[in-house]
Amino acid sequence: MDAPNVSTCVITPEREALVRDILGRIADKWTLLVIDALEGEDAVRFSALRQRVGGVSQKMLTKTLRQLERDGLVARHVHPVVPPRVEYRLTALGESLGAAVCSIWVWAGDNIASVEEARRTYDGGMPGK
Amino acid sequence: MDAPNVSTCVITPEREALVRDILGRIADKWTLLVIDALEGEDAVRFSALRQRVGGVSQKMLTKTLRQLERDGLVARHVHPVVPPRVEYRLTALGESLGAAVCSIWVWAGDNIASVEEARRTYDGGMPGK
DNA sequence: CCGCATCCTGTCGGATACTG
DNA sequence: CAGTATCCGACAGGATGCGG
Repeated sequence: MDAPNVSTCVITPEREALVRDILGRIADKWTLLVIDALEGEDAVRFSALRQRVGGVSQKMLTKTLRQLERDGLVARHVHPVVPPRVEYRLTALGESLGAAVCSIWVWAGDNIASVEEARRTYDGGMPGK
Repeated sequence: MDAPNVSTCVITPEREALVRDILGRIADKWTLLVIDALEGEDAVRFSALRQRVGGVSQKMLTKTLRQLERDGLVARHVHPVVPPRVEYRLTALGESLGAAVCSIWVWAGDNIASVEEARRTYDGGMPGK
């Protein structure tokens, strides 16, 4: 049973729940940054990844990577050497998500001015608070 | 030449911060659902919107709508009558975001099976927990 | 070097009661 | 009906220390 051609944005309750779940995950503050940091790279070590993302604690990076690994978006490869050497890379699935998310990036970049102006207008009209 | 100039998805530090901000907002559990509930409609009343989204508390719906209004994504129209009648509708900016977000929806719908299978595999390999 | 466990704090978000 | 205010539990997420 192949997925039918989804040219339009048709939302079913089932999908809504799943999308809600996935969306909640990709937006947990670090996931998208990690995906972005892995995009276009072959394999990135944990430390390098942490520097690349910037500002992420080791705890959250680990957690984020585990989730991504669980969802099949990132592959984790442990080199059995000492000191430990662990590398991460995007799977095909992960890259496809990165591509999909790219449209949001583009939208944001394209509409920064509009959003900021709307905020200024809104905040300006509410001086008291 | 440090970064290989990828054709479409070029990310600058400035944009990254902005996108981080916007992304954090569109993913705050309700925003996308609200946008989706408003998409294709002309004007929706508060109560109708609440039913349409489903499961959202009145507090969070109000908060979400205020943020969307502030960012210029949603227009709020108050009818000066009693009982109060407040209607919301997407602005052009809001609709454009909805269109951009659609690609994520499509991706999710298109990859539900892959993600779920990856999760089952991952969880299956970790029986203890 | 990588990752886990623990502690601690701020924020998110639901339930409820009240106002216009 | 629409919105605000308050209380409260749950959890995200940072800092630190240990272990392999």
